[in-house]
Amino acid sequence: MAILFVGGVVPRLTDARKELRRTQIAEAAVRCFSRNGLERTSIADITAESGLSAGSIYAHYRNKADLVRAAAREMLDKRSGAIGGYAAADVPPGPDELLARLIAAIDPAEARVGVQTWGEATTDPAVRDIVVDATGRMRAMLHDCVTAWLVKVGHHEPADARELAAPIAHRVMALYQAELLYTALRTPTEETAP
Amino acid sequence: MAILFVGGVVPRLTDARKELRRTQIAEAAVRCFSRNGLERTSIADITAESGLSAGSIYAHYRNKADLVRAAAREMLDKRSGAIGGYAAADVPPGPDELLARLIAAIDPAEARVGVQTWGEATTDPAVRDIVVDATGRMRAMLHDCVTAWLVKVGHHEPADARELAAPIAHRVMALYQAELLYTALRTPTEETAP
DNA sequence: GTCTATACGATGATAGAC
DNA sequence: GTCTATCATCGTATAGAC
Repeated sequence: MAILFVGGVVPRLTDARKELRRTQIAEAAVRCFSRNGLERTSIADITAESGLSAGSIYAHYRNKADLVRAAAREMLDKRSGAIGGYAAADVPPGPDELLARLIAAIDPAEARVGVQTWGEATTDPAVRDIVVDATGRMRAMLHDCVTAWLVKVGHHEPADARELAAPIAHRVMALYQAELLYTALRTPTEETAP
Repeated sequence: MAILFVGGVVPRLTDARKELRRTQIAEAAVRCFSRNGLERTSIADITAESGLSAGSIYAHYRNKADLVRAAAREMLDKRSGAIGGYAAADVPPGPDELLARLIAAIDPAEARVGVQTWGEATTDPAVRDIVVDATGRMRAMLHDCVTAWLVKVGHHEPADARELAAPIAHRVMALYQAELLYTALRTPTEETAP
């Protein structure tokens, strides 16, 4: 009976393994980026960190820029996921609480790579799109959350709430990003042995 | 009589010329950085942009990292200078006006290099110190300005004003930095011909 | 798919003439 | 101080065996 699943399951397993390798490589890359920066990280560094070989990496990513894009996307998406459910809560967090939670969830290593990603976005259009897209989605989530808070706690009309929420969400986002920058700069860069 | 000044003036003129060359190189470098980023800008790019040669550049800067640091410092200092006199005005700008002026003064090209500098600061300790230092001084200026506004317009006691001003200055700074980021990301990267 | 070994290009930095 | 020409190094990406 298991043979019936060969056509369906086995390819999925293969795909799953493939995807697993990709994330394994991407996560190793992120650790390297956090230490040495996007451009100063060589493929050799990533092979050492991941335990894989150069050939294996290029079997999963077309080139280094492709790997950087994947790492950036993975990292930025991780953040958005955390606040996805806030708006649906019975008592949604208000702006101050929202900001406090966001700041508390900041990981120094991720903050460094995040800021590096901003820098890369100024010259690589693909990275730029990724950052703008992720930023936009996160701001939309904050907007939803603040709107829900204004409605459920502040007892505003939904239409009014959406309008009032926009500048508040904007400020929460800005303050969060600034804190991300401060964290990235505050944390001592643990240099690898030269 | 002019000969009497040889020992004093001529060296100063020489030093001035030397410094002029340094800024000439640094400004050309900033233009390159704005287009291609800190790491993707080669010395050859800077020679082409400045009209000088590689040898000349290395006569004024020990290496590329040194040049990056100088460019970063020059750029960050330019910003601080603009708001230096605000606090002394008879009617200092309030937080909103202050932020509006800061945002209005943002130059897209400088914004890009500024954000790139943040990224570089996460891995290069020297650049990190430069950014942290410049950020701290700018925040102090904002603090002075907000304090003066609270005293002269809000009629607070100076001691109270200084304490009240701290979180306000912090927020103005954060909102400004976020706007710097948005400008850097919003502006279409004018690619040089490949 | 994964490895080792390698080719090729790019780039930072220097040497030496002027 | 500035140039031209050059070197040496490093890093990406590929080829081919397993």
